[in-house]
Amino acid sequence: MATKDLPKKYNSLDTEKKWIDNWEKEGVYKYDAEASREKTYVIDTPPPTVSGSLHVGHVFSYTQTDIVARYQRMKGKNIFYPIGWDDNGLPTERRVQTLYGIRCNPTLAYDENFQLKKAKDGTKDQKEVSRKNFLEACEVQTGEDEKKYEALWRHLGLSFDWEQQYETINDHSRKISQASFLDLKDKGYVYSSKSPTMWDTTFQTAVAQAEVEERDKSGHYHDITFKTETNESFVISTTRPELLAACIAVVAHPDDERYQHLFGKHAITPLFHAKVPILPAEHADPEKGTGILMVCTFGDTADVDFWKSSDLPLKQIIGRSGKLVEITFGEDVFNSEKPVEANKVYSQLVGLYAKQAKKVMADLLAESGDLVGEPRPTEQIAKFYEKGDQPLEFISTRQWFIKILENKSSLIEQGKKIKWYPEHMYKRYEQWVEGLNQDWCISRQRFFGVPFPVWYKLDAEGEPKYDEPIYATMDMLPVDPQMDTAPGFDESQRGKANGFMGDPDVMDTWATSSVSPQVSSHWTIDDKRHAQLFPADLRPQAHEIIRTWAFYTITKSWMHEKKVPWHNIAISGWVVNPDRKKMSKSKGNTVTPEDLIETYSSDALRYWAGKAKLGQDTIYDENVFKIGQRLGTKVFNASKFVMMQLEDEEGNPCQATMADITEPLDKAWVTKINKLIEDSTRSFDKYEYNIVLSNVEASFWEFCDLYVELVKTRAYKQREQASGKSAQATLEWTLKTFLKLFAPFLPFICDEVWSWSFAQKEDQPSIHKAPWPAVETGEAFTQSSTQLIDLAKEVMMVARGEKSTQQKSLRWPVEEMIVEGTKEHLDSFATFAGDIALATNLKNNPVTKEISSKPEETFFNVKVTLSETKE
RNA sequence: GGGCGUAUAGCUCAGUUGGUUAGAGCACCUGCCUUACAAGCAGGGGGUCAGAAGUUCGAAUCUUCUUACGCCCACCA
Repeated sequence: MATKDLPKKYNSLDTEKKWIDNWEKEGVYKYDAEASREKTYVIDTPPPTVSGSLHVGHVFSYTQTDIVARYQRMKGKNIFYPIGWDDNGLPTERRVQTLYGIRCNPTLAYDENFQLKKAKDGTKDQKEVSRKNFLEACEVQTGEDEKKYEALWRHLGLSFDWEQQYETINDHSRKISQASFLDLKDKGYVYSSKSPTMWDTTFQTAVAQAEVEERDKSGHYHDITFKTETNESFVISTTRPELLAACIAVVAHPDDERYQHLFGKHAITPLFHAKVPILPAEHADPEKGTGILMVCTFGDTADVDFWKSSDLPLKQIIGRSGKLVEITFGEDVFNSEKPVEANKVYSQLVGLYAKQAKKVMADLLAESGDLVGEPRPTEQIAKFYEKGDQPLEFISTRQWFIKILENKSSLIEQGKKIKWYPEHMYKRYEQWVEGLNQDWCISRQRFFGVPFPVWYKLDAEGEPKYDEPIYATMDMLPVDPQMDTAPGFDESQRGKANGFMGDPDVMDTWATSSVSPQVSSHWTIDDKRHAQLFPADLRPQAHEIIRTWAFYTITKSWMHEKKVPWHNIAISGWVVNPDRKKMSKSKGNTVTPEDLIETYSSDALRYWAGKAKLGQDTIYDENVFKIGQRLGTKVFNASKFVMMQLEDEEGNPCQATMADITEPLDKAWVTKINKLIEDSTRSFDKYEYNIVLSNVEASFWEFCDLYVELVKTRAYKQREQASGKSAQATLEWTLKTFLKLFAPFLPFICDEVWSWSFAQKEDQPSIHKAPWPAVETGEAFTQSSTQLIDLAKEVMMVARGEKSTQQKSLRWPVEEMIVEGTKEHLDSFATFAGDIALATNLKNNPVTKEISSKPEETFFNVKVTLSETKE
């Protein structure tokens, strides 16, 4: 394309649209299944959670990965860069519940005529629908969201191979997840057990240690008088008086002098009159409260641990919904000296939520005189499910677990085999694994997830025989035990005595996410593909999910194949507010990524992401978008200008080649850019793309403001001579090199400029498939000293400075130029004196003065005198 | 309480293995229409490198301590 046909102004939106379509049409980012493993670069892309919208934080980290992918592609690698959508799991369920005003009731039958309608905002009414209807609604909603996500990713220029797209809930992902479960079962890493588990009462599901967070919570100490069977009394402090009915023991520290006389005796709980043992226990802290406390099933993990190591009964009074369940004192484990009274008291508590029961209990204790003084406020820390707003309870339920505690040291070893960027992020992994104290609970009592490929036989009473699970076989996957019949049974036997039932639970989302490399590699389905794609080269992810996603993925890869899932892991930082706290979604959503792209361009957003160091948090600052936007415009304008130098009056392209570069200044410039190429490649290989961008950016502005200014006249006016051809060849090569160096960061403007002439010349329609720039190895460029450039810069600065000081335009003529320096300096100067004369508009030949060398001083000195008139 | 990170110009950030006078962009000031670009160009002011001590001929950089902030973890009656 001749420069006269180029648009006057750069329009980023039009350009983006054009290239998004072109890339798709040309299949630029397609993965080649036939390439060898060595030639392939595999990225284990994080599937973003489908929860309505993406924010600037996503743009930030996904772009950083794309920059690496584009670099590797230009290095000649066959890129495997898939994208998945994490639509499986609780976030989707919650969204569907509020958006459509429906709730899943698995006991209902499927309603074929059910019409899905958006609910009015703020409505609390939720219609109950069958499991199948609910799951269909989830799929409709995630399908909508995924379309929006895809549009943004395409607009941002992420170079995914869209043919590799997947959802974590689709049949393929279910199949791999279930295969993973069965493989771990075969290898002995999976077990199910009924034991106290952290339980969220709102979502009514078990949760894993990794999904738990601690929050401050205000509570009250209640001092309650206990009596012993021999009528001695003592006072315990508790923040959970509502659990009094679940009290199984009273404990104090074994060395606590104050309570020695009580050990071995029994206490009688107030109001419920239950006889419980008084025992020594290490976890009782003499400094806290009164030093003696009640153990309930279950107030906290200390209670759980104590209960597990004792033979004491389980008194479960908190139900799955967080309400106090019906129990009868005098029956089963609920012993009482005065059952009638106890039941009378309990009848005022039953059916209440724990929080309500706490108040009622306090009142009852006050009434009976067992409460000492008023409850005292205290700040405590409570465990919460990260997505929940009620504290977790410990409830004894049957769950599936993966054995991680006994494998901690192996898992730490696996972590060490992976290269972490930045390196210190490994510490977080190590510390997390070392601190683990529970096996991984992978079952959830939810619906929109991957079901366990398991059924249970029912006995003559219709009770499930959990110790005799019926597992699906690999060839049956994926299965839904709620819909598919257990092997060896007939569907009519479902739920009947001596029949079967499907395992009602689904897997934790992470149980699927943790096989993301295997989902992509088609593990257990396509051995050839798996061998080509596993282990992956790179896992990009954020640091807060090292304990979940990274850890679980490493765990599963080790359990399945004794391999690491990837060789490198790159941890991105967060986008933070000026107060250095993580940018909240609500704030991020006030300006959507689409708005920002329209205002500043995709390349500008990518520039912002590319300037940030891996692992380092970045303050959200729209100024950086502006700078990126200006860089894009500059690339456009400068490229247009350089192209002009490479054409004759009719717009025919010049034919200068590298062999035409003969002028010393031009050779020095090529040498300088050679060094930039070298440095950039080295930094990129260490995932330090931000350094590359900074260096390339700085060099590019120097190219525009110094080198181009120096040689433009020569290139244009002496186009038929060797000196002109030398400048033209250098300009062309430099521009091409800059475009390639910028291409991973600014893919749109770079491909646009590339298409003007390089695409034809190089026979490569997209710069993103063009080879990464190589150092020019000709002797002319390796022997040249870049000092020439520094000297030229010095002279230009003096001339420009003088004009600026005298408030004259840069075209103002220079009457006289005196250059002082050593012989070496002057010889160097002579090689580009002609360019200087043209660039500074010098009227007379420069006057040179040789001075003898004094090694410890600088003696290159330039003086200019401006003309009196503009002529 | 334990671990990790960060602290450099008013703001956002570079600063490689210690090495001249610590850099860039934005903002600010003074000018300038120059074969593309005023979304540009030229010039300028602005820093006790969080603080203290140490190692060294030499420290923003290495060591120790302190302070502030952020993140992760820890049984939280």
